[in-house]
Amino acid sequence: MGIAERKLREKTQRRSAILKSAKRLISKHGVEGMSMNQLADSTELNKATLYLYFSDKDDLIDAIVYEGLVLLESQYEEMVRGSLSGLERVLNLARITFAFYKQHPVYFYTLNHQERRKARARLGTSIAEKGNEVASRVFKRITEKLRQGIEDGSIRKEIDINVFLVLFYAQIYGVMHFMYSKEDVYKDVLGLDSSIIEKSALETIEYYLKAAN
Amino acid sequence: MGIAERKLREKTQRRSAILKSAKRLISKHGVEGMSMNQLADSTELNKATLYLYFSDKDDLIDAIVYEGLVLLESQYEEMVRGSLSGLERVLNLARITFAFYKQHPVYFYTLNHQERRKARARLGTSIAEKGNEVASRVFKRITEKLRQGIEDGSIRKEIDINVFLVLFYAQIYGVMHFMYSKEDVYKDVLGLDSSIIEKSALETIEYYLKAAN
Amino acid sequence: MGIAERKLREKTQRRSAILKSAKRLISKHGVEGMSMNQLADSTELNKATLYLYFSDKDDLIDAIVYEGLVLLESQYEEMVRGSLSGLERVLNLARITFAFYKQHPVYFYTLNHQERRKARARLGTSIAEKGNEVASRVFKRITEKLRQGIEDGSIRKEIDINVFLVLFYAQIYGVMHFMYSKEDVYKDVLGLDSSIIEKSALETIEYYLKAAN
Amino acid sequence: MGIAERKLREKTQRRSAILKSAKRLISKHGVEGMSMNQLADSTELNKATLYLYFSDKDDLIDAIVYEGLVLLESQYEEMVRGSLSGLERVLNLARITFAFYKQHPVYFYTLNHQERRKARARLGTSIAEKGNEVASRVFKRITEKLRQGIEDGSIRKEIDINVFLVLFYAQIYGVMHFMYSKEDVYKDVLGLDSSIIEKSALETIEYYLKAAN
DNA sequence: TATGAATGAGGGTTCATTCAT
DNA sequence: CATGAATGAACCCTCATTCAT
Repeated sequence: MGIAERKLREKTQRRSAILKSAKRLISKHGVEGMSMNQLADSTELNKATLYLYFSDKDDLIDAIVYEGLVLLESQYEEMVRGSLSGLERVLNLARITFAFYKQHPVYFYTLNHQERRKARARLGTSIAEKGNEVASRVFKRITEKLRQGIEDGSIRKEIDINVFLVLFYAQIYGVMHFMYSKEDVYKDVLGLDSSIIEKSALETIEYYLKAAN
Repeated sequence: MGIAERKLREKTQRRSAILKSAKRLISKHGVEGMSMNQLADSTELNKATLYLYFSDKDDLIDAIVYEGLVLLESQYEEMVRGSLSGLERVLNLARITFAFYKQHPVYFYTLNHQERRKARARLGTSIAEKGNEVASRVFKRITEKLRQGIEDGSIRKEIDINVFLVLFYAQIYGVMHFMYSKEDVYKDVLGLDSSIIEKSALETIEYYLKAAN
Repeated sequence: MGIAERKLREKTQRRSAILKSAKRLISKHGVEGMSMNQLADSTELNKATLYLYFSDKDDLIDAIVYEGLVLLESQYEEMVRGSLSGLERVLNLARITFAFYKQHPVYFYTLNHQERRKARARLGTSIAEKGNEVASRVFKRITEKLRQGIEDGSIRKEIDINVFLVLFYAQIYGVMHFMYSKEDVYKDVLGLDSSIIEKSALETIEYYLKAAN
Repeated sequence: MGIAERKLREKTQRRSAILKSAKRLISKHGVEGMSMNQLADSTELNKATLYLYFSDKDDLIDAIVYEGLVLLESQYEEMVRGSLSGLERVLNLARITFAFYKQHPVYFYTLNHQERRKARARLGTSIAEKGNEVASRVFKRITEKLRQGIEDGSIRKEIDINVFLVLFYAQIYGVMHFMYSKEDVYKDVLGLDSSIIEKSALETIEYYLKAAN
C-alpha cells in the first residue's frame, strides 16, 4: 500500500503543479488568454497529459475556482472568536473577502469567468458542484452571523437575510471588479486609494445593517 | 442633396443593422462567442463588408458600448424635473441604471467585456474615447445631484463624493452581475425576486447617504 | 479644344500623382506590401478611380518600371559627348546606372518585382511592352559603345557583344541587390563602403573589356 | 531505443516531405504564391500539423534556405583536391555555385526572398541564424582560396579580399537572376545559351583576379 | 469621370481536443 | 501513466477587383 500511497501523492502533487502553472498563466493573460498549449509548455507535460488530470479546460478552471473558495473559507475560519457582535462578524467576513481577492486576483478572475460561463449554459460538472457546495457554506456562514446580530441587537431586525446575502456578494463583487478593471479611474482620475474605497464599502454595509433610529 | 442624404441614411441604417445583429448574437453567445463569420451570415453581408463599417471586432464592441452609454444617458435626461431632494435624485439615477441594464443586458455584457479588455491593454480608439466622454458625463451627473443633496441637507455632508461615485458604480455593477449570472441562486435557491434585490440595493445607497442622527 | 486639352492635362497630372504616391508607398512597404487600399487613401481618390488610370495593380507597377527606364535613359542621354573611348563610354553607362538605382531604389524594386512576375507568367500588357522597348533601347545604347570601343581599340575584339550585355546587366543587378539587402553584411561585417564596391565592380567590367596583352 | 529512433526518423521524414512539397509549390508559384493551404493539401496533412513542424511560414522558408546552403556547402566539399592554383579554386567555387543554382532554382528563389524580407525587418529566428552560419562558412571558404591564390601568385596581390567577396556573390547572383527571369531575352532575343553566359561570367572573375602585366 | 459600397476568395494562425502507442 | 503526433474547426482579417449610380 506504500506504493499506492506514493502514486496517489505524486498524482496529487502533479495536479497541484498544473493548477499552479495555470494560475500563473491566468494572472498574466487572463482566463481566455491561457491556452492548453502554454500550460503544457509551462508544466513541462504533454498536452494530452493535462487531460488525464482535468477532463477539459472548463474543468480545470472550475478546479481553480474551487480551490479559491476553499481557501477563502479557511480564511473565514481563522476569524477571531471573541465576543463580537453579529454586525462586527458580518463586517469581518466582508473585510476578509476583500483582503482575499485583493491578494489573489486569479481566484476573482476565474470565479468571474466561471459565473459568466454558467450563466450561458448551466450544465454542472462534478467539481463545479463541489464549488457550489463550498459557496453555499460561505453563504451559510454569513447567514449565521446575521442571525446572531439580529438577536444581539447589533443588526436591525427588518433585514431580510437572503436579500442581504445577495447584496453582500454583489457589493464585494462590484468593488473588486472596479479595482481590477478601473484602477486608472479611481487612482489617476479621482485620486483615490483602494483602501479608502474598501473602507467605505464596509461602511455601506454597516449603515444598512445597523439598527436605524 | 436628396441623394447624398439618402446615401447617408442607408449607410447609417446598415451600420445599425450590423450592430443590431451583433447585439442579438452577443445576447446568445456572449461577446467572445460572437464571431465575425456568424455576424456576416446573420447580416447577409460579406465578411469584408463588416470591416467597412468597423475597423475590427473591438471597434464594433466599442460601438455597442458607446450606443449603450448614450442610451443610458438619454434615460437620465428623461428624469422628472420636479422639486426633488438631492438624495432622491441620486436614488433615481440608480433606479434608472438598474432598469436600463435589466432591460438591455447586452450593454452590460459589452461594457463589462470592454473594461476587462482595456484593463489588459489600454490603447483607446476613437469610438472608445467617445465612450469615455459619455461615461464621464454620467459620472458628472451623479456628482451634481450629490452636491445638491449635501446643500439641501438630504445627504450628510461627510460623504466624499468621489468615493461614493465608485461605490455607486460598483454597487450597481455587482448587483447587475449577480442578476445576470446567478439567477438560479437568487431565484431558485433563495426564492427572491430581482425587484426586491434592486429595492434593497437602493436602500443600501440611501442609508449610506442619508444624514445619520 | 481648350477644354479637351485641359481635361487631358488633368488626367495626366492625376496619373502622375497616383504613380508618385505608389512609389512612396513602395519605398516604405515594398511592392507586395503596397495595397490598393493604401494607395486610394494616400491619393485621396476612390479605389475604383485608380482602375480608371491603371487596368490593374500589375499595370501600375509596369508603369513605374517604364517611368524608371525612361528616366534612366534620359540620364544616359546627358552623358558627356567628348572624345571618349568606347571603353570609357561603356564604363560611364555602368556608372550612371549604379548612380541611378542608388538614388531611386523604387525603380530597382519594381523592376525586380516585374521581372520575377514575368518570369512566372509571360503575358505582356501594353505598358510592359513599352517598357521592353525602352529596355531594348538601353541595350542598344550599350551595344553602340561596345562597337565603338572595339573599333577604336579600347576594347578587345574577342568580346561577344550580346554576352557582355547580359554580364553588364547581371553585374549591376547583383551589386544593387547586394546593396539593398545586405547592407549589414558589407558595412558592419566587412567594413566596406558602397562606393568602393561600386568602383571595384566597374574595374571588373574594365578588366574584362580591356584588350589583354 | 529502436522505437525512439524510428519515431525520430519518421518525424524527420515528414519534415522532409513537407519541405519537398513546399519546394515544389514554390517552384510553381513562387515563394509568396505558395500558401499554407496549398501546402496542407499537397502534403495531405492538416494545416495545423504544418505548424508542428515549422513555427510559421517564414520559418519554413528559412528551413529551405538553410537546406540549400548546406547542400551548396556539400558541393563545395566535393571539389577536387589536386594541386590547383588559388585562382583555379576560386573559379571552381564560382562554377559550382552556378551549377548548383541552375539545378535548384528553388534555393535561389527562397534565398532571394529571405534576403529581401530580412532587409525589411531584421529579426532572426533560430534556423535563420543557422543559415547565417553556413553562409559565413561559404564566405570563409572563398577567402581561403583567395589567400592561397595571392600567395602562389595566381591572383594579383592588390585584390581586397572583402571587396571581392561581395563582387563574387553579386556577380553570381546577378547572373542567376538573369537566367531565371530573363530566359526569353538571352535565349530568344540574343540567341545565347546559358552556358556561354556562365563561362563569360567566370572569365570576368578571372580577368579581375589575374595578375595583370 | 468618379465614387461609395460591396464582395469572393483566400491569407496565416491558433484553438481545445483526441488518437495510437 | 504518459506522450508524440495529429486534427477539424474556427479564428480575425485583407486582398484586388467590380458593380450600380
